[in-house]
Amino acid sequence: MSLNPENAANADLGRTWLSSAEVRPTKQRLALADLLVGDGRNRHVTAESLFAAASDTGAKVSLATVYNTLRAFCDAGLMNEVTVDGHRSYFDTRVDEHPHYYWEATGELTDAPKSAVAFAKEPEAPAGATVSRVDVVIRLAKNSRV
Amino acid sequence: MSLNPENAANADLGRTWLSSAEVRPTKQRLALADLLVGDGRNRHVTAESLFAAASDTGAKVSLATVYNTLRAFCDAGLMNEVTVDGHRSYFDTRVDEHPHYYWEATGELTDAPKSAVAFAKEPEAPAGATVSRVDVVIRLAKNSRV
DNA sequence: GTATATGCAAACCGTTTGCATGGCT
DNA sequence: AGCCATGCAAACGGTTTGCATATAC
Repeated sequence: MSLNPENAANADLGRTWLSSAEVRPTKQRLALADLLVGDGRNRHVTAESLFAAASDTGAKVSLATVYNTLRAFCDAGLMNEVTVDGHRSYFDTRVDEHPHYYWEATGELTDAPKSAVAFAKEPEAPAGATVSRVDVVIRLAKNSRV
Repeated sequence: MSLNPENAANADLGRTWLSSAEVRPTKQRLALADLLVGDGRNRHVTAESLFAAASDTGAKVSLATVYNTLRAFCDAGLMNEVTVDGHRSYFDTRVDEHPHYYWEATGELTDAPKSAVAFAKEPEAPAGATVSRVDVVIRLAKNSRV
């Protein structure tokens, strides 16, 4: 599988991602970037989950650096912080505005398809203010079998 | 103004509110309830802001009790916890599902009029799951004068 | 060479909890 | 009387920070 040309390209996705935002590609940041965007798909992580994933691959990154790095990626516009749970921060590699599913049973956060939410009209701001973002979180309960 | 019959009624709003959920009306809970629903309007508070408000009125309540009480009110269905800011919990006296404004400049949370958000169709859950709640937070930036 | 990132441990902050005291029914 | 709420202070968990070292440019 390492011969698959797609994988060869993917190996550079993380580096490209970092350079697109002029973020210094250090060893740790490359390792984390690879975990985040290495396969071209979107990720939703917490600092702890990313730290665990990095440790699993043998990467040598401290938890504090994971926190600092996620902040840096957000500041650089590479990721978005999503607030759904008062005691944990989620970070999303997808930076456009889109709805989320929050699986209450597991605490997992995933993208909702755009089709899941349709506004009849754009949400309105009160006078003297402008909408900076609209967060939509669809909280999901496991189907209880009736 | 203390002669205003509405105020006389209001003095009991807190007590009525508590008894409607079978929550024991202790001195502290009555003081907090009065601050929360005493004027019949909806409130959005944090533990700290409610503690400060209580202290301002001379009420003798500890911060821990404010936390415990807000939890108790939520458990009793009197309030809802709203998550908009990863490092603070907001509590809302309005328990039906409705959108919120989050004023990024001040960290204030207020109700949005129902008319501010209109769905073309109800948000959808993926197969095998059911929607437990849909949180809509309209984040507001102060209008910059151009 | 200089600015910046990393790692560790300690600080931090909002929140929760254990336990003794006091209050509600 | 008995159960439950209160208060204090200590514990807690996620996150940030200070400082010395290491690395990118």
